Amino acid sequence: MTTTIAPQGRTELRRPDRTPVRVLVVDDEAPLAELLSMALRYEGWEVRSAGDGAGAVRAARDFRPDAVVLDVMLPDMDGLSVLGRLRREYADVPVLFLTARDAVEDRIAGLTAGGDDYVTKPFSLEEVVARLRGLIRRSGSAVAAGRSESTLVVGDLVLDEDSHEVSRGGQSIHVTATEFELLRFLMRNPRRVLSKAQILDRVWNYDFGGQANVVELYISYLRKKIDAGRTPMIHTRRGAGYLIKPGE
Amino acid sequence: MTTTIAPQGRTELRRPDRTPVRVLVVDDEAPLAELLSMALRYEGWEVRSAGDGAGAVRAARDFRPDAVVLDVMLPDMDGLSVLGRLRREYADVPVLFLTARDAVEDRIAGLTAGGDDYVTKPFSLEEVVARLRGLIRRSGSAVAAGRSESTLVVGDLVLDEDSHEVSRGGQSIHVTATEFELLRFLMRNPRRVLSKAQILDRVWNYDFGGQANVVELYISYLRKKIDAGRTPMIHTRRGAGYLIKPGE
DNA sequence: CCCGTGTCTGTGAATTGCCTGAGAAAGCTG
DNA sequence: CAGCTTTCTCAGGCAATTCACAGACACGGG
Repeated sequence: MTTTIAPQGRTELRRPDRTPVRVLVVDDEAPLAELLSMALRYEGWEVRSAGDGAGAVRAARDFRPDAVVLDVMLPDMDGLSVLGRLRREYADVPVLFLTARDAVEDRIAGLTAGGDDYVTKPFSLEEVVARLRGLIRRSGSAVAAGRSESTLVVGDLVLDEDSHEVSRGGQSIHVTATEFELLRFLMRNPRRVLSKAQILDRVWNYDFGGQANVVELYISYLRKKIDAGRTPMIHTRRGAGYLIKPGE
Repeated sequence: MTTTIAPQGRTELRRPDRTPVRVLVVDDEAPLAELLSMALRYEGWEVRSAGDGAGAVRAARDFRPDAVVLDVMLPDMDGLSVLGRLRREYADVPVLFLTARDAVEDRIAGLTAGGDDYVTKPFSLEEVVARLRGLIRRSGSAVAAGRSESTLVVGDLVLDEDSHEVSRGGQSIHVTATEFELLRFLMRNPRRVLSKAQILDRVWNYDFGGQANVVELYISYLRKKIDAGRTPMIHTRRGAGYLIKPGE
């Protein structure tokens, strides 16, 4: 039997005429840096990566990134020193920190005051991409991180990536964090079948080791909230995956 | 092992003016690599193959493929290391992973996140070709893998490979996963007789051991769905096979 | 016009894939 | 720390799908 899984797609095209957004990834865990780079390239961004603080500073110098993804735990110097050096010569670049969940929240909190942001490890790729997009959009250094709006619209369904608000037909709907990310991923790929594996890859944390049927479960949750009563927008393609599209 | 065989024409002449799409196949099971290579050449692509990771990296260097088909289980290094090396010197090449069905959960996690894709063994050739086509189309490195749209059209029959939707004369038609693949194969070869053996080879998994009359059965299913009432588009050539063409 | 081979299709059984309720565990909030 | 929310596992149940089988049918050569 053939498992049919949909090809993967991106929502928007890739600003073919503009110089691409440049992102520097700084993390000493190679596989993680690799994973991030792949995901960010897929967003149409140009990516360079460095494995330590010294390398980061060097790379920043000639790469001149529009944003930096920075692990706060690095072998040679800690993230804060790296940040200091980056800022010294390159004041405005927005930074997305990667930090362990239990790590000193306060220090990070202070840092993000400047308009930077952070995500805790383990993260989901959707999360990182979304935050980065927000940072770049707000920094304005590169005019667009692929889209100018922070709102996704499919039919009468609206999702605001900034406020995390969802509404259908004007009526506000409460969704949990996971539901939100799943819905965002679906809405960024409207009318495109997304396989359970793809969804798992993007929406769940990279170290998630659970059952693939969480996806089914959350689809079920979303349907109860989004499609309840109304014309269904979330559709199952048996043997292939799920897709969202406006009701007729 | 590195085999090079000249690209081979077929169906419509693919991009006669352009340099052909180049695909690198990496698999240590020789018969499988052979099967794949043949199928891909048949698509009009230029194929090279390698049997291990080292060979893959070497081949990539001078062959500069537009896409790579990569078995995640290789004798010398695992697929991830190969991927790493390929990416290091050749960042944007899209990769289609081949993986055992049950290995999906752990090893593949994260791989498809970057826009790559995968199929599980045993696969159908139709599946592999379709995925590869999608990857190449989206990567944009080679502008066209034969077509720019994700939609196949024959007469008033339309099949969308992204949404997995089929419609005739504007009326939407539900098809199952197998029906979808069969129809896709027919529509990709309009007005051309396809033998039952060919269909079995392309649409069913390569290890399918069943009765050859499943093809007849599924043709029958498709006819009920797409030809019902209307001018028939699926025709039988007794003793030869089937073909699809627009009604008069 | 008849027969044989090749094709079509109804029936039904086994399998697979999906949905969802119940509840355990972990996280948050006040 | 108690109570509420959220995430996730597990397992039962249902429905769609796949496929084998076998008899009916149709085409075309003689």
